[in-house]
Amino acid sequence: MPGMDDQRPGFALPLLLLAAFHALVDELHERLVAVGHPDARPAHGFALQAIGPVGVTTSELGRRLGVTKQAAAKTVAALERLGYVATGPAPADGRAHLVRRTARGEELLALSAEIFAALRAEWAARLGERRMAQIEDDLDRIGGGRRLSSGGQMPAW
Amino acid sequence: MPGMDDQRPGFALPLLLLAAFHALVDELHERLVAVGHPDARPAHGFALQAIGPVGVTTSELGRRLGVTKQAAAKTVAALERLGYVATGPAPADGRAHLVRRTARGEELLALSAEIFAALRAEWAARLGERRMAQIEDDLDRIGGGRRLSSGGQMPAW
DNA sequence: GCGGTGTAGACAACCTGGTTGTCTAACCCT
DNA sequence: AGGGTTAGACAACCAGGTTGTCTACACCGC
Repeated sequence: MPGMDDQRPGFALPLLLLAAFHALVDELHERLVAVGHPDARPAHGFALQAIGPVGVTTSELGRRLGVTKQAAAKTVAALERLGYVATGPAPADGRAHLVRRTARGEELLALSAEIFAALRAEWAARLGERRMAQIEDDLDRIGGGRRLSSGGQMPAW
Repeated sequence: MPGMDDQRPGFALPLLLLAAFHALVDELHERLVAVGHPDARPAHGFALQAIGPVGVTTSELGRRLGVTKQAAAKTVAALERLGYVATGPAPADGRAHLVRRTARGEELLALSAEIFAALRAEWAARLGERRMAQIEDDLDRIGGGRRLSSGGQMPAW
């Protein structure tokens, strides 16, 4: 990046992490478009994953993703509009709605998993499986135990 | 993350990258608050860095950050409101405004660099300097040559 | 069986960091 | 002088979050 080439070491790391994340996610979505999911967004895959095979309520989804239930509700609304989930009444709780993945939702998730696995394999081929695994280990130790969202006044990223 | 513990390998990597990035940035801002910069936001540091010691125009800043000039203009407006940059006429171009860092802007940048360096050192202490450097190398090879923003229809992160 | 507390969800307003699209003014080149 | 390109302003919009308020139902103790 021009204007940043005199970076002190510490400054580079966040940029590298973000760039790698972006590289991964951009590539995922390019490939998803090609297999018939042009409207899938990054948040969708993670949400579908968090919904799980049995389904969840909106509040529980929010808890799993580490965001407010309102934010989760927006995501669910978007997923429902796109046909990735369907909602119905929750058994034994008159307040709750159960959010479940549709067949198309399952498909998106399977495709995403496939593509992510392929991308990881491509990286591993370039870096070596050992280093790849090491990176994952190290990142886990470092950023471990965090939720996706940082709560409070943090920005969208 | 509950509900995600049956992740296929590929799915974990983006999450790990994002979590590590977040860990870094959240910690940076916690510490910045403590040294008198409560309103600094993640984008500010990166923008100040991209502005460079001589100053840039808004359009050029946008180009450097890989975002539209309108987005850059918003960032500049925020930075100016917070006293981190000042704008003046550009020599030899009647259309352009030159955006320059103020003393406070320089201070924020210096503090950020210091804190990032400290955080990197903390990680390096836990992982070993060799592995730390390896991660940076590998990430560079992997996400290399990317801009911060992905353009198009990508989300905020 | 009732009352109080807690939780699910809806609704509204707002924020941040982006995006298009349109427009003016200035620059630059022929 | 005129035509294309560029800098910047302004407006509308979007995604993904936040807070805060409100209703309806659940659950627990008495």
